[in-house]
Amino acid sequence: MYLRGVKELSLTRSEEDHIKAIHTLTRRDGRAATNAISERLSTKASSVTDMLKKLAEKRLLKHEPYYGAKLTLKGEAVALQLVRRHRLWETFLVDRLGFGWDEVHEVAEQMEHVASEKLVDKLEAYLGHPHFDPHGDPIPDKHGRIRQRKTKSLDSCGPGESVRIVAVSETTDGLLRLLDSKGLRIGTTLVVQEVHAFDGSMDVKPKSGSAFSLSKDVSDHLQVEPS
Amino acid sequence: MYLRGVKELSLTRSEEDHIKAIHTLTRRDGRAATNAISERLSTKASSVTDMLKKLAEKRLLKHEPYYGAKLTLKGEAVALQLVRRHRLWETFLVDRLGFGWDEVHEVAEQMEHVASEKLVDKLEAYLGHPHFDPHGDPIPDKHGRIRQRKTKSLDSCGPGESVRIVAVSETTDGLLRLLDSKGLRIGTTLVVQEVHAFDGSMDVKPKSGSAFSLSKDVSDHLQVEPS
DNA sequence: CACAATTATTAGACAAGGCTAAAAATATGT
DNA sequence: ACATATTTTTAGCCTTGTCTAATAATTGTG
Ligand SMILES: [Mn+2]
Ligand SMILES: [Mn+2]
Ligand SMILES: [Mn+2]
Ligand SMILES: [Mn+2]
Repeated sequence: MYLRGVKELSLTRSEEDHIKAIHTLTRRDGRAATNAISERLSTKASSVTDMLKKLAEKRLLKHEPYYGAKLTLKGEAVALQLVRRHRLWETFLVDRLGFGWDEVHEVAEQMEHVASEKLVDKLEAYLGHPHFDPHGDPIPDKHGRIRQRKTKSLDSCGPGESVRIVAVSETTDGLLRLLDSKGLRIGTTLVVQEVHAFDGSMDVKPKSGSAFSLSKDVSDHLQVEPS
Repeated sequence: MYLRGVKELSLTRSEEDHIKAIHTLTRRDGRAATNAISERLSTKASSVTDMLKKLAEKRLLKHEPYYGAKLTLKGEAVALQLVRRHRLWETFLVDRLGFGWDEVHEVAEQMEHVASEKLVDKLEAYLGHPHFDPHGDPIPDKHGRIRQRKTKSLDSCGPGESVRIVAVSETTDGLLRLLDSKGLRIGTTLVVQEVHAFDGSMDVKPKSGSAFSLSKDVSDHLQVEPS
């Protein structure tokens, strides 16, 4: 996935947010439904339809009315650029400015729209070319390439398994603060003790510390690797 | 000058740019003429008039038709906040990311609109609470207070005077690159050798190095302190 | 001090990006 | 398969920020 032909493009904040939403939804659900986009952007479905028409005109996506939108290569490149900027700024905010990982999303949502290729590249170098953001999400490189990992969600693990937390999906502030309160972060190693069939809750024990319980809602959103 | 009562305010980028332009022009010229504002923002005078009416409604300025605009205390507070953000980001770009001082204005012009008080305060702390930006301009503190200095412009100096460059006014890229090419920067110490009445040009000698000539256009824009 | 030049405002238009309400297309359940 | 529910689009309206052209006010000059 190369990002050529994107440099000269000038998009508004709203256009960029639509493209990013379509990208994210397509990754998650396999498609980007009009309602899903509008919900993500806190707008109405009719506004999204208008925007889809405009972005289709600009060849950033294909819009089959009633059948959803699909980014073109050019649109995908724009989306990856935005994801790159968002995650680099999040990394800056947490690693350098000392923000909590639950406090950075809204600010990064604004900073990702600052348009300057030089800025992004220098920021990346300043941060030491990180491959993952504070939530464990991969940071696309200058060419849009993403380091892939094979992870599974914690709730698919069984008793006895020893795993390391590598990412949090659905990074809502509430979930992140809950993890904070239990001392869980990226890199934490856990051993699964027991899984309760009744509610899907899971007892886990961190390497150092005593065991505690996690609801299925939580274990569902923790991505882990064997360790 | 306190910045209270500004936190809850939400302004668009265009509104903010108008307020900052009025602030800067008032400082420089004693007043903010409609045409001067429009030139600064690359818009038409009629657009500025519309905006002045709107900002007057919001109590950010007083607009006496045909007699110009004057920021209220609230407007002044917003302006100082913007100047603060602009100069802090410029400092970050130069000191941390390694940008040249002639490359940062455009990017800072975008970053100044990222709204987060926490971000600005943490950025300031991260940078070590700087009092001046890369061009020698003072950075307002959290409360809008500016460290005042008594400087004069280089072209008001006479033969024999030894001075230190503390700021560059009118920081256009061209001037900054010219200064770079002559090895002049903030902190450079110069001794005035001779002033030529014919064209106002001035021969100066840096502490280490041989003498050279500066046009009046240049010496005019260098702010210096005795040294 | 009159009148020409300059500066600023008003009037009317338009594009972008939102909205609500109504209509159309697709999906679902019996 | 058909009626109903859901999803999406269309139609029409509004606000913001911009423009051009026309008008009004102020300033500078002889
Ligand atoms: Mn955003
Ligand atoms: Mn993230
Ligand atoms: Mn700006
Ligand atoms: Mn500056």
